[in-house]
Amino acid sequence: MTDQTSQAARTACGAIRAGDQGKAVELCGWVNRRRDHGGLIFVDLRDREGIAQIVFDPKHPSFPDAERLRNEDVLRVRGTVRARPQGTENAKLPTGGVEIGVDDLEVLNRSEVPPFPVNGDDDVDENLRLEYRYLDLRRPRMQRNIATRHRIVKAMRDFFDARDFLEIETPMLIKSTPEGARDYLVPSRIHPGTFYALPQSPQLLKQILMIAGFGRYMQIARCMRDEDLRADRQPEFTQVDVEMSFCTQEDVLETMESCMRDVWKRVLGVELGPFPRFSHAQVLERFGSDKPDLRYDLELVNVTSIFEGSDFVVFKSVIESRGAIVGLRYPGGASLSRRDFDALTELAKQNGAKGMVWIALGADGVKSSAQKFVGDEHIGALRYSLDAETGDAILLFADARPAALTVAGRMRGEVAERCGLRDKTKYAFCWVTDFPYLELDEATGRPAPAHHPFTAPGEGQWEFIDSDPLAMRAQHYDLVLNGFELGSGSIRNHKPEHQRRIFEMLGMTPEQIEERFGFFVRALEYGAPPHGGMALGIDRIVMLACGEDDLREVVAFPKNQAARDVMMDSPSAVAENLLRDLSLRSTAPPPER
RNA sequence: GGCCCUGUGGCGCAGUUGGUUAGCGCGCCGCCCUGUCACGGCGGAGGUCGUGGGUUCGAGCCCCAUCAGCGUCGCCA
Repeated sequence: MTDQTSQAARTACGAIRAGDQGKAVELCGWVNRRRDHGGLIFVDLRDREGIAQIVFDPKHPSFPDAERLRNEDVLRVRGTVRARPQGTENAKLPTGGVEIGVDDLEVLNRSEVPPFPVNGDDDVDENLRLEYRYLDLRRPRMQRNIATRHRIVKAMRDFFDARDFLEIETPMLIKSTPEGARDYLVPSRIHPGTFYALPQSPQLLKQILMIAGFGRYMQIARCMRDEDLRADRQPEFTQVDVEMSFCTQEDVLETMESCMRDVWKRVLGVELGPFPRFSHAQVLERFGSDKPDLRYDLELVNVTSIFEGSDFVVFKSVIESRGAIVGLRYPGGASLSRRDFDALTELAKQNGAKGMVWIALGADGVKSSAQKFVGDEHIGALRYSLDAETGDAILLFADARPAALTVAGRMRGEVAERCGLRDKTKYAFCWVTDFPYLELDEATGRPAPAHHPFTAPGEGQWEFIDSDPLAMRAQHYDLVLNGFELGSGSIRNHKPEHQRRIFEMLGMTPEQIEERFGFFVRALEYGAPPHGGMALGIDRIVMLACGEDDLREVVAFPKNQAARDVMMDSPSAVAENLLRDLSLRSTAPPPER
C-alpha cells in the first residue's frame, strides 16, 4: 500500500458535515489530540480545512495502533461518517455533529514530541518558533494569517486586473545606486569586482515601463533593504507596486483608495468610508507625526501663547528662542501618582524630550511638576484649549517646535496605549499630502530628497529651486493606517531637463548623473509620458488586517531581529571555492559556531 | 552603535529582606478508564537557575563582564 493519496479520494477533515452521514470517506491529517478512554479512543484529526473526530472501537483491529498514536503523527483513515450519539455533539466545531468510525488506519509518519504545543496558539519564545517554523506555521493563528494574506493579495490582483493594469515582473538583479537604504549586493562571477544590487523597489523599472507605453502597471514585488529590523520592518518585504501614465495625483489616490476599500470589503467584510486627507504640515502640527494614528483624537495643541511672560525659566527660554510649548491631554491621567508621572517623564526623555511638565486636574485640586509657575489663569486656558476635564492630566513639552511636536506625538501614542484607545478592530486610513520636497540631512547638513529624487515638485514649485529649495513642495503622498505608513508615491519627473536639474540641486555632477542614472535620463529623452504611482507594503497591510503587531506573524519565513533565518541558519559561511569563483576574499574572521 | 526589558525541567511561568530538599500548570513516560472533545484517575521521570567572574559563612536572588532574544533610538531616498 502506497503512502500516496489521490486528491480525488481524499475528503478534507474540516469539510465533513451532518449531510455526509453514511458516506465512506478517506481522511488525511495530523493528530491534533488523542483522548484515550481505555475502551474507546477519540482522535481529533486536523488538516488545513479543520478538525474531525475519528473514533476507534476496541473490537476493531486498528485499536492497538490507535493506542500508540501521539500528537502530530500523520494519518490516513478510511471510515464512515455517522451522527454522534445524542448529547455528545460538540457545538464548538463545525464538524461537531458527526464523527468518523474508523475502518482502516494507516500511520503515514510518526512525529517526534514537538518542542511546543502545535494544537494551540500559546505564547512561545520567538526564537524557538522561528527555529521550528514548520511547526509554528502548522498552528491555527499562522494558518489563518497566511490564508488571509493570500486572500488580500488575490483581491489586489483582481482589483487591478479589472482596471486593466498589467502585472509585469521586473528583475531581482539590478544596479546599485548609492542613494536611499543600504543595498544588498550580489557579486558577479562573469565580471570580477562588480556587483548587482537586489532591488529596494522596482522604482526606475516601473517608470521605464511607462516610457515603454504600458500605461498601467502593477506588481506584487519583492524588495530588499539592508537596514536594521523592527517589529514593522523586515529586510525583505513585499509591495503592491503601481504606476500609471497620463494621470493626476488624484487618479493615483483614487485608485489606491479604491483598492484598499475593495480589499477590506472582500477579505474582512468591512466597509471603509472615504479616507481623510491632511497636508504634511497639518499632521505634524496636530499629531506630531507624519504617520498619525487616527483611531483616536488626542490632538496636540500649541499652547505657547498661554505661557507668554511666564517666569518658569524653561518656558521662558524656549519662548525667547522661538520654540514651542506643546500640550497633550491624558484622559483620566489625574489619578497617576507622582511616581507614575516621574516614570512618564523618564519615558518622554527616552523619546527625545528635554523634560516634561505634568499637570494633574484632580477633583481635590490641581497638582503639577511646575506648581509654582502654573497659575489659575494658565489652568483655565489649558483646560479650554485642550478640552480637558477634571480627572485628566495635561502633559507639556517645550523645545524647538519640530522637536516638541515629535516628542508630544510619541507620547500621544503612549497615552493612547495606556487609555486602551488602540482598538485593533478599527481601521483609520488617511492620506498625507504636500510633503516638502527636501529635508535637511542632519548627518551632512545638505538638503536631501524627502522621498526620492524622481518625484516631481508640485505645481508652481520650480520657482523656489534656486531661491529657497527647502520651501519646495512635492507631488508626493503617503497612505497611513493606524499609525503605520503603508506606503508612498508621487507624480514623477517626466522631462529629462527637470530630472537633471533635480540631480544637480542634490549636488551631483554631470558625470555622477551619467554614471548612476544615465540610462534613466536617456529613457526620459525618448518621449516619456507624464506618469506617477505608488507602492504599498503588503506585509504591513496584512499585519493590520490580521490584528497583529509584528510582521513575523504574517510572513511565512521571516528573519529575526539580527536579520538571521534561524531555521535555515542563514546567513552562513560558504565554501572557499565559491568565493574564489566570485573573486572575493573576506576580511572578517570566520564566525565561530 | 546607544538604551530598556527578558533568560529558572520540553513549553509557559512563580520563587519573599540572600538561608534547609528550587515550586506550579501544560507537555512527556507508565498503569487504569466505552462517549470524550482543554476527557478523567493514580504513579513517575525530567533542573550545572544563559555563560564567566566577584561579594558573602551562604547566591536563582546582590555586583561586574559576556552571550542570546524581544522592544526601541540611531538607521530605513
